[in-house]
Amino acid sequence: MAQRAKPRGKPVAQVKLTDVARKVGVHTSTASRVLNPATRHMVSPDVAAKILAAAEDLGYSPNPFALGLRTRRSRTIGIVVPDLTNPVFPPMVRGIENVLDEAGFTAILADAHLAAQERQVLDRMKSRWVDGLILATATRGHKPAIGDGEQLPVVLINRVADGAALSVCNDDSLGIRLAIDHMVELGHRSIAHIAGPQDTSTGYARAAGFVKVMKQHGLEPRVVVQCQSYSEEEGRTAMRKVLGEQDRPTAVVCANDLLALGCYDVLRERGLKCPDDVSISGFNDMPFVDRFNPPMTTVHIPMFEMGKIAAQLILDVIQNPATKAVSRTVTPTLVVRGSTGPVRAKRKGT
Amino acid sequence: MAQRAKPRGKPVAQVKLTDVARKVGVHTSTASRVLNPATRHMVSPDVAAKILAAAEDLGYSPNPFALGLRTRRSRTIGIVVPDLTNPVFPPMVRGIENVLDEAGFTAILADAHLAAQERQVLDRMKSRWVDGLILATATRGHKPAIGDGEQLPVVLINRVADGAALSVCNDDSLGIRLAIDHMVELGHRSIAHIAGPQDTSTGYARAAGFVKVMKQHGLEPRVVVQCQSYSEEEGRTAMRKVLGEQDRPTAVVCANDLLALGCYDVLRERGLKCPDDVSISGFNDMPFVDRFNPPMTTVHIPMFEMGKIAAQLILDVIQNPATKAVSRTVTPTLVVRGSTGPVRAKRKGT
DNA sequence: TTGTATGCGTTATCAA
DNA sequence: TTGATAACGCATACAA
Repeated sequence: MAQRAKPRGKPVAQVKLTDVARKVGVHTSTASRVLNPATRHMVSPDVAAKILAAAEDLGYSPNPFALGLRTRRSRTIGIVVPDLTNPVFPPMVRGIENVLDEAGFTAILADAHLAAQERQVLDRMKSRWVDGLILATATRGHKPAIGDGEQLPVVLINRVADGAALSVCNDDSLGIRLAIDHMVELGHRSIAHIAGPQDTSTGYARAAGFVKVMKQHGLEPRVVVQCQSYSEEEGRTAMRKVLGEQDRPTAVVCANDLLALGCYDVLRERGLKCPDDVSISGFNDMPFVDRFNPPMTTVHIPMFEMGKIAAQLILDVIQNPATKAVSRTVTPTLVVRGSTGPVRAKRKGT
Repeated sequence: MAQRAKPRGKPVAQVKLTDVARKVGVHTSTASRVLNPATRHMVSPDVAAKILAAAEDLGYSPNPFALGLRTRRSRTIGIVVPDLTNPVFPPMVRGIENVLDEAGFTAILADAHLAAQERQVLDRMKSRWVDGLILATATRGHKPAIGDGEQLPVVLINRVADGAALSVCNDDSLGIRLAIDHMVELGHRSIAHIAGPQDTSTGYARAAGFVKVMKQHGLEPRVVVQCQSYSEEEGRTAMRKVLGEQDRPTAVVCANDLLALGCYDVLRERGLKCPDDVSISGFNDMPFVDRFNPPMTTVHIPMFEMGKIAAQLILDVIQNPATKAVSRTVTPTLVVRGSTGPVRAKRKGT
């Protein structure tokens, strides 16, 4: 995948193509052809070898500006996350960078924590001539604010949009099923769902999955869809509503770990115990959830892996723009920890 | 700070200088002069106004490659962190991006979690012609692997190096003092320190501060310097050593929250209670430490603010390379939570 | 105050 | 298989 000879630590970034050509005694264009793997075959092997050696020796590294100006490509990928301080994203970013680096690409990261910023962020990236975009911010329906007929490769991570787009996300429906099955096994029958923003594919899919699976269990789905964002604050608000219900649920399946954390807060503020009074499950298994009090039972998604896949996808499309839209799905697993437990005997009979 | 007219959402990135010049009926060079604030005064105000209007209208955005090729500057800053999944860093990154964006700069982020990668990462950034570097990875002594006579502006964040470099970091000595004073107030006399890597300025300064402050209190400093990195694993190893001591300490001041988390683990594995048996304090107050079990008492450092300062500094040096090395210091504060408590009566009398 | 000419380092087209 | 040449979009020294 490394598409160019890697210069080592010498005086990088000053020596130019002319220099290596002169050293070998050939014309610049010959050197150019050799240094580009795709055109290397046009040059006789011995000359090529000498040029390669000279390049390595001088520590040649192509000037990215000249390269970009000519080729209109930057070997740069833009990554947009909705909130870098949400621990789910750093592992994804790391996964992305891992494979990008390997291929000689560089990542430009933007944190669009204000929805209004997304358009601006995307414009900025386009003006930087990124070769592609990996978005963790996409909302359902309206395709990533890119469009406009322009053909910038886009891969969605942890999100899918209706339009034809490449994406990598987990099987939300399965994830929710895992959580519900677990609750049911523990004896819970009255289970609520704190749903994420319905304009995100995850929020929507998890809520839909909840309703479906609950019905399959012959249980009545109680859904709270109020959450405007995946945040602890929104989780608190939602949980207060849940606890206000006539027949208070004994278990709450959350669409996200942060939301579940909000539930913890409300339980504590009401003097209720988790899981003794109410069982809570999260979604994502972000770093440190095992450290919380209680350690959180949650649906694990392979964040790092998803990042790697996303990067691989974007690289694929760049290489072959005709690549048809695929949606890679990864499999979530349930991680049982301390926030879920057997249902307690209710005061009011059965 | 915004140094260029900002194009709005129109067809960004295709229209070039020639286009806007032609639309107004002037030569490219005139348009160029107007679009660059520094040379705008050379052009008559009315012509300038028309050009600006045309640029805005067409959604002109300079081609970064052509610009870079000419000016040798990229309006790009490289950020290198040692570990993006350590929650201390995302807030810093966000702070940095905030002010960078404002100034029309873009951040390239690299996670050098393997020390060996640092050199490679830096080479890569240099080959991308970044205008400056913000490093959270610097180690004491050997200046950031940049050097080599090249004059790439560098700002260190959360680190200082011996050489003349710009940096922003917190007052580690004060932070440690806060933690020790707190422990002493709670009645602790036998206090250990789990130190960070001694080749990082934070690890070194905090350990040195620990010894100094303990002496000022007339207490014997017990230091464990074994940690090779700021990780939970290293914290566990260190804590096992601490517990192996003859006269087991009643309090442990850690150089970092992750290290403290390792202590939690060992305490639990030994059946000891925190803070009843041993009080633990961390350092950084990274997101979610208030959620841990027990909620962690730690030294807070203003991560977001530090990021903003670092970005401001790098922008300053870029504008004026003669800027002398300054080291901006921010003030840490102690956040008391549940991992520290009054010393218990010891079994073996006084 | 404005226009002309040149070059930044690279790739691609065309000849040889 | 290799060399010469032009062009990518912009900024600037110089001329007008």
